[in-house]
Amino acid sequence: MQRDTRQRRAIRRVFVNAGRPLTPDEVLEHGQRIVPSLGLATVYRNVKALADDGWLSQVELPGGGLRYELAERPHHHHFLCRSCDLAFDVHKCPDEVEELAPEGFEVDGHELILFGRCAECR
Amino acid sequence: MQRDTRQRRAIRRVFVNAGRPLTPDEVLEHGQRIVPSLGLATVYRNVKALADDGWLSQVELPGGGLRYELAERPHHHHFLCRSCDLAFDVHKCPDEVEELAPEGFEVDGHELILFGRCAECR
DNA sequence: GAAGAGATGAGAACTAATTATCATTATAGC
DNA sequence: GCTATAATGATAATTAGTTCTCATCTCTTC
Repeated sequence: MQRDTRQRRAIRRVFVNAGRPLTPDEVLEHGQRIVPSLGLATVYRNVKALADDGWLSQVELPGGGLRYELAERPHHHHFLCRSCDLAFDVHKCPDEVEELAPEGFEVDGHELILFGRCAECR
Repeated sequence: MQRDTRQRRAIRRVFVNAGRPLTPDEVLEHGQRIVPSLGLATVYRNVKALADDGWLSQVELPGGGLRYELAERPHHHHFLCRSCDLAFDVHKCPDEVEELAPEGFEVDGHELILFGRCAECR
């Protein structure tokens, strides 16, 4: 059976508090403030398990490396800061984007990414 | 000075003919139909040089690995086929997307990616 | 509180993408 | 055509991200 470890609780808390997509490295860094011994392999294992459980979902943004965010959230998009490289949520969405595809193409999803500098970095 | 080699001409021709973003592997594959001896290192070198010259631009889509496309083209977006993994151009753009950013964020660009199955794969 | 089994942590191993090395080839200018 | 040298191609090396290994630890159950 699956155990409820300090590490896994810490990782879940990190995502709930962050409210934005996190890379495994960011999860490690924030998680170590709760469980200092936390290791990177444990982050990868748990993040993968939580994604398999449907509690997290993968976010692929430019710049390489997967990020993860809480699943089961309302449709939204992302902002990627060119300065600090953090990803943020954008809660608005232009409607009818999926109509833009070329003739004959079948669209089943979309991702909109805004680039710029976040409030902190300006 | 910079030389005009068969390989470089072939690589340029591949991009002009493709009309969509290509990975280095795709460039290699298509380029070898023109210059069979073409090697992967040469593709990387030339693609990088052409991007430095401003003739190509980088496209980062989910799925890892950079793609390149002709620069100096009108604003457009991309469609990524989940089946064959090829990227295609989308020539329409929803206006005013950059207004969607959270308060205090400075937007200087955006990318819209549609996912689904291309005409060929359906 | 003991025992069994899943989870952890440190580092090694792996992977895919990209870049460097270097002997050989081919282009540009004479 | 000849020469100097930039470019090529095969392969090795590097890199960043991720996964594996295994001895040890710690939940859970009894």
